[in-house]
Amino acid sequence: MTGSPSTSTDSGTGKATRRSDATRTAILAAARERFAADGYERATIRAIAKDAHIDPSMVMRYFGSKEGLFAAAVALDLRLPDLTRVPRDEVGLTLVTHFLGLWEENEELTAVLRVGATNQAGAERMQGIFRDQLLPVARQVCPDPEQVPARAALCAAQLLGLALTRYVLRLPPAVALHRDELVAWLGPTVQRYLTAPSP
Amino acid sequence: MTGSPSTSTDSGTGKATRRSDATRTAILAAARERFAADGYERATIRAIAKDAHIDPSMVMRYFGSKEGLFAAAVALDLRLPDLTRVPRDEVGLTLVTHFLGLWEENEELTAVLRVGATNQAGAERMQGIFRDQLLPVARQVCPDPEQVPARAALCAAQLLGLALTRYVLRLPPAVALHRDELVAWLGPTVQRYLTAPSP
DNA sequence: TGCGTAGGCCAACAAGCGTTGACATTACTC
DNA sequence: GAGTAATGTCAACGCTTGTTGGCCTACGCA
Repeated sequence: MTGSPSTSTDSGTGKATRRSDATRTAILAAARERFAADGYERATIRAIAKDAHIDPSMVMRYFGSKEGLFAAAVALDLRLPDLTRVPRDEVGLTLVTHFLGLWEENEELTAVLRVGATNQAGAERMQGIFRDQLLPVARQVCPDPEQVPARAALCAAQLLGLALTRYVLRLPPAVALHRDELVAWLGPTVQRYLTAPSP
Repeated sequence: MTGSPSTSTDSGTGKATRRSDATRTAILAAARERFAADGYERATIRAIAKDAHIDPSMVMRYFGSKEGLFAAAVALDLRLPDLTRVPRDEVGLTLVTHFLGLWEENEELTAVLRVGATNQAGAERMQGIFRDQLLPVARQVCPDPEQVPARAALCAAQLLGLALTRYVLRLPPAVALHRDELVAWLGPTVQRYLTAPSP
């Protein structure tokens, strides 16, 4: 509990590097992979530890519990673009393109979706992401502020549905579709949900 | 293994009723509920048995294993309408309405979606439902037969995404939307995915 | 009335889980 | 070079899981 425990600051960069940082990130990487592949219950601490080539007890020491590990493994930042700087009739295409990139750049989103489907904490995590990240962006383009939550939810349904069928359930035709086809199909849908007058 | 083991046929209806049929259906009902609420791993045989007021070993005797129980519990029939008898510009509304009814009439769909998100067998079950039930219906209305799988997959993405956000993740705005609002928003989307010229 | 058998319960099993604490080892400071 | 704290290993705990086999009970037919 000392202030500066034992960081070996390599003078020059000024960045403190501990030996444990390597294992820490190894554990997190293994955890993300396992959570994405197996969901919360079947992603065991023992398996994650084996993937990271360390002892299961280290996971506990670093992250306290399995829940703590999950929380640390998926600190999801969607990095959504600023829609005020996007031509108004291109927000749909922009969002779909961005989301497809997110899903394919790593497995974090697959992990949080798989876990969110069966685990209460995971579902709350997704609710938080929706509320803190998607809602504000929707507010930038929706005409009527009162309709923002509903319109954002419609977008979430469409985008998460794509992710579900393509990356989780792996329905063959959903996997086979090319990225530009998906953008061309879903872009107008998202555009309509966000900006069109309510039906 | 005898031909007619011990069925007490109540003469008149001609229907054979065993005493065990009651428990059998009780187990299946409890299983559906648990699978829908907890997913595959956390829905334990012990909990299901307790809900059905019988011993866990009875579940094994009746269904062989946990996988067998799941297979028996969700024998999913979407009862999709015959789209050839529906006005061509109303297939979207019809499908969305029908799906919403399915999701809210019992928990079978929630169960199969929750399980499909984390369990390989569950995912294959969903692939089978898509292939055997949704694809043929899409074939009835799609202009180009070659595009049927892709268009059906887009519909599945939209409809399953709605179910995911509304019944599994329970995003508050998705839960708050009324059925007729959902139909009005998603109907045109599904209609476009099925019948509009490809973008 | 007696008997076979289907229906049900109980106790236990092996395996796997998250988690814990004691012990060994490495690296860094003085 | 000694001492201390960080890093890692080992073995075990208590618990839950799916699954099994033996035993009891009560119905339905003769």
